[in-house]
Amino acid sequence: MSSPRITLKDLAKELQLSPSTISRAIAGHPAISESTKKKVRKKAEELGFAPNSIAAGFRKKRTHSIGVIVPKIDVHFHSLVISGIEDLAYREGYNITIFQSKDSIDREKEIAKILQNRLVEGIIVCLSNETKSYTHFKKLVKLGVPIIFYDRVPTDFQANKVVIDDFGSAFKATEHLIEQGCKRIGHIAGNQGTPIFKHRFEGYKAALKAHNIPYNPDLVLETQNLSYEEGAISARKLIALPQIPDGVFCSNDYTAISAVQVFQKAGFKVPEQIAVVGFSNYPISQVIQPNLTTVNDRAFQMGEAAAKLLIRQIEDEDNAIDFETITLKTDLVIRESSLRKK
Amino acid sequence: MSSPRITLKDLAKELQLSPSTISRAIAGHPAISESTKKKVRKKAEELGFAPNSIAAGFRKKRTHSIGVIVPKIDVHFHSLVISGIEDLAYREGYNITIFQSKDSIDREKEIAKILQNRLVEGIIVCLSNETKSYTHFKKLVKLGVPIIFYDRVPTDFQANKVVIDDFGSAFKATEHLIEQGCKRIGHIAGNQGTPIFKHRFEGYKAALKAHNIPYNPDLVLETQNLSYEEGAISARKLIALPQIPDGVFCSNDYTAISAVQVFQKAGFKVPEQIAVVGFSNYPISQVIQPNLTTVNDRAFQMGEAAAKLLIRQIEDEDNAIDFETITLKTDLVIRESSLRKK
DNA sequence: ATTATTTATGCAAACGTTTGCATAAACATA
DNA sequence: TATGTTTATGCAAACGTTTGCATAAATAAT
Repeated sequence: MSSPRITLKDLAKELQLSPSTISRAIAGHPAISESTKKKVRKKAEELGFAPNSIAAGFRKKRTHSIGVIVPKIDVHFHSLVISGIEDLAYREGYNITIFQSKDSIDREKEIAKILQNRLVEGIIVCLSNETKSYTHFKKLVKLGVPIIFYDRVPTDFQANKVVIDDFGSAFKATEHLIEQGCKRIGHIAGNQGTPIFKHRFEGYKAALKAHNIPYNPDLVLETQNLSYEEGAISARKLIALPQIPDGVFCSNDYTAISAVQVFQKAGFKVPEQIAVVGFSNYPISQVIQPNLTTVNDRAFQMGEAAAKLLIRQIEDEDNAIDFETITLKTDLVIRESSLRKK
Repeated sequence: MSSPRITLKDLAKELQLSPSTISRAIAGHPAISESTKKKVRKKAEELGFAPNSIAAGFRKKRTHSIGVIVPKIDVHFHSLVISGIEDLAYREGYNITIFQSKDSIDREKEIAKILQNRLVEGIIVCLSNETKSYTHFKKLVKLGVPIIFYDRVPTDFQANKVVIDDFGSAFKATEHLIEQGCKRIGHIAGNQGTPIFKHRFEGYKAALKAHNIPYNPDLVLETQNLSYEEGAISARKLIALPQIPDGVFCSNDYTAISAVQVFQKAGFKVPEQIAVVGFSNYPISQVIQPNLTTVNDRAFQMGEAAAKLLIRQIEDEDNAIDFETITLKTDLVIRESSLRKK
């Protein structure tokens, strides 16, 4: 039922030409006359010739393929980043091969090993949260495979990185609460072993300091993974304090939303009594009542930037670049959950 | 800085053996003695040899790669399906290359063309909503590339499909509302040009009929793409009717949620006055207040099933299977938005 | 008409594996 | 000792392209 594949040679035989001529004709080489080009294209169409890009890639040592390793595809942030990567890569003639580390260092290592085998010309990675050492990636770098890290990036290791300004974003978010008149601002924090969450915490503290608000550790609650449930637990702790906060900055939208709900159920008005700001601008933030003020972390742009940087490095002949770090702008999306209108 | 790649030949020269022996030693061929195997493996490790799987794939005519075409990666349903595909494919030694059609038939055709070139051994597709003809896929089938369609599948075209029972799911959802005491049940429907949404509508009607509830077209509102905004508009229309419904079945969760919010804002109690059921079990359905009753559409399992089916066809030597359709079970996740207790 | 230049095509090697077949060495059998 | 069998390795071709170089034919310059 499936007819055998047509190759260059078949075409050549059919047209009484050499394979090289066919190859060049199809590639549009200038040394081939228009008349033969036309003939070749016609016959190719007729026989349903599809060039074997594996063979071509093998010969030219190119795959036009880039590898992407994410912790989990179905986390909205990552799927948005992937979307950005795919979009740019597609425009540039690359395709993307995706792997999930499932936040397992072992799986990440396995994947790195698979990726050594010339399948891809470059790699984009968001580290698993178990990753502490980077030898599996260093090996790849040594083989000449460019790597771009995004979001969760290695700290003590020179590399290409695309990140957002977590510190600055948290600073802006906290400052916004201050400007809305908040005096006692709480923080629901992510795992402080993860740099990005630490930076957000630092940004929060810096904003308080800049506005002469004393830092009160009782108002800060660290969570393991910023889950919806942990958000609720933290929120309940906050309203159990002798002096409850009048504003809360949360390190992601899930905890922010569950905090809002806990506050509302306990009879507090959001934002009038407690103003809340989240982080990431998840779709849900526009659906929840009141709509959530949050930091737009530009996931799609992050993917685009990572892909652009990677492709530049792949195609950079003389390999002049050493390492590059791109920090993306974020913006605070002000919605109802924090706005105590003037 | 990047050392040149080590090849089989390099290893062979280094060890005074032939490339074939090296190849077999690494592959664990039984005809090679343990002692040489050990030597080869040691040297390979030492020189950092990474087999060129492109060359191997070229020689063996295998890529162990499967192509996936989705409308948009960042739609949660699709990212979950992809996650299921990746998970199963990874276990079976395949990697996945992802393309977004962006719901554009032209882009879908372009992608199909790219995929002809032996990059992938099989393809998993969710059709763009512009797709009406399937010639671009038929060409691939003729070349012997197995294709599995999921969710949005071709109608008038023999093919492998993985779907859920939209009709039955909608029937169950509507029946549930009836069991909760609803007498006037509305339906916010998806674009009736898309089979899955039509089936859901049919299921809704069938459930009414089965319970001797007259079908009332005034209670059914068709939307273009089941957006949050369209949900709100439809919900407002429903409560503007002379006789408002006491239950609504929505073809997705977004419209269900915005309907709930419109009803609440208008002073109706959910579920007491109007019970609401959605479709898809998006994460948001567990967050919204009241939690949303919805149909779990098993996106992850759909991905797994599609990948499993595809790999079976790829590896099926004698190509005995013609076409196969898998229909996955769904279940109704009953939560607060429809539950008028016991 | 001879030589130089341009234009269009072909030859053959190469990319790094895998694999059927041949073969040499070691061992077992008669 | 001669023959048969097993074990371990090598040879060489093949997979389908691409590409530097050579070459033949056609055209231009002398």
